Amino acid sequence: MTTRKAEKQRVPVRQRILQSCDQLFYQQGIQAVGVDAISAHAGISKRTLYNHFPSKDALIAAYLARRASPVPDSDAPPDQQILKAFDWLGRWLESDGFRGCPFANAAAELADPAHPARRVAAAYKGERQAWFEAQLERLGVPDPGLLALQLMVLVEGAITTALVQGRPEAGRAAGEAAKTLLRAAGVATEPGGEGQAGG
Amino acid sequence: MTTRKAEKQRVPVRQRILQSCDQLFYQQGIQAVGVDAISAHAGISKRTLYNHFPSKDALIAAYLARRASPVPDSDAPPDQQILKAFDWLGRWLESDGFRGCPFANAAAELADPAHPARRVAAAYKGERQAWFEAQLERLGVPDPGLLALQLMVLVEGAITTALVQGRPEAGRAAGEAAKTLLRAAGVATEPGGEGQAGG
DNA sequence: CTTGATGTAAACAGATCGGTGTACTTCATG
DNA sequence: CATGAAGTACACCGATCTGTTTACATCAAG
Repeated sequence: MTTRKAEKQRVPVRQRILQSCDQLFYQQGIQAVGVDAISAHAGISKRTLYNHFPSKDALIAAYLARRASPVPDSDAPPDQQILKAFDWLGRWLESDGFRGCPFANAAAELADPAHPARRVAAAYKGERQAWFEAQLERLGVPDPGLLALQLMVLVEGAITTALVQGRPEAGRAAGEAAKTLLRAAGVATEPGGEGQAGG
Repeated sequence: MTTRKAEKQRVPVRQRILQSCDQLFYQQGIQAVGVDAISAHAGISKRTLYNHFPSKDALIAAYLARRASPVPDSDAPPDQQILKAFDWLGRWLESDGFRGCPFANAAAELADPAHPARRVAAAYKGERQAWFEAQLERLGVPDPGLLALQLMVLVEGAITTALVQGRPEAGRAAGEAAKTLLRAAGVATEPGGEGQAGG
């Protein structure tokens, strides 16, 4: 069953293809990258690519699905988890090679809302928002659904602002705004964590 | 000087071209629409199109420049102007044919940050943000620059969320968040529309 | 009538697109 | 050795892309 070929390249063809998609699609855009470029970058023939994926559309969907990393599952205090998420966001916006949110970019490029990649994008964003909402429920805020949506809006807006205006400091600004919203919802966001419901 | 031709089509070729760009680029995406489709939609020959615009890239930039409507100049109270902007945002997200922000979409599609259309997009967003900042200065908030950036983030995020997740209620949520941020900055956002600087 | 600007229709260039077909190689397994 | 799965190289398909060229039509102005 185990072939020697599979031993010699333990990170095999399919994954190499998706890695190439990741770099090319994200850096240059989905529509701007042809399948020839992908197969060339992956070091395989175009025929092999089409043996693993039935079409470019399926390839795009698989590329996004691979980017949809599972939401972190920590037992830290919910408010700290939320603020950590914004810290991570800020670092991402400032990092080299940042070119916006791959899911939002796909939604911008692929006009058809029924495109498989669009479904992947919408589902992923829904998961992230549900994660926010779960943390907020644990915090006992009055309207976790609304606040989760607002935090999601802050995240998306920071990404877009960093991309369009080239202002990565939007990440930090969004984090500050999140703190303000949490505080207004009754969550004590003191860095030390001592002042519970302070004020 | 006045030709009869110019009389019979007072809204002439160039504008018709840009109107066609507006519909096609926005609804289907920039890369997905070819110049043949544009000339056909405008009812002109491709040659005429290239007599008015030197290239498709220039056409894209002109399409965005036409979308960059001047910021409203009103003498209403600044806080009401800001909230009105979010009201308008919410109605836009719910409107038929909404397909995201044309400037953000262009930034997502055109990877080269030096593309003329990218410059138009960045400049326009900068103007909107400067408008926010001007209103906030009139309100005397402590850090108008930061708050303007945060309001901008809310706007962008609501647009992206409405597009990717199909949740136009993100507009209303962003408006509520804006109210919270303003209140936290010491601006009295009277709940009713009636009470003008009441109390 | 001639000129020049502006338009049209349509063919054309040269490249690239997504996707197939075909013939050949490699190699684990029967 | 034979088979079959999986890969390669590469030509090929029809369509479409941006942009150009050619030949012709319209019409105001000298």
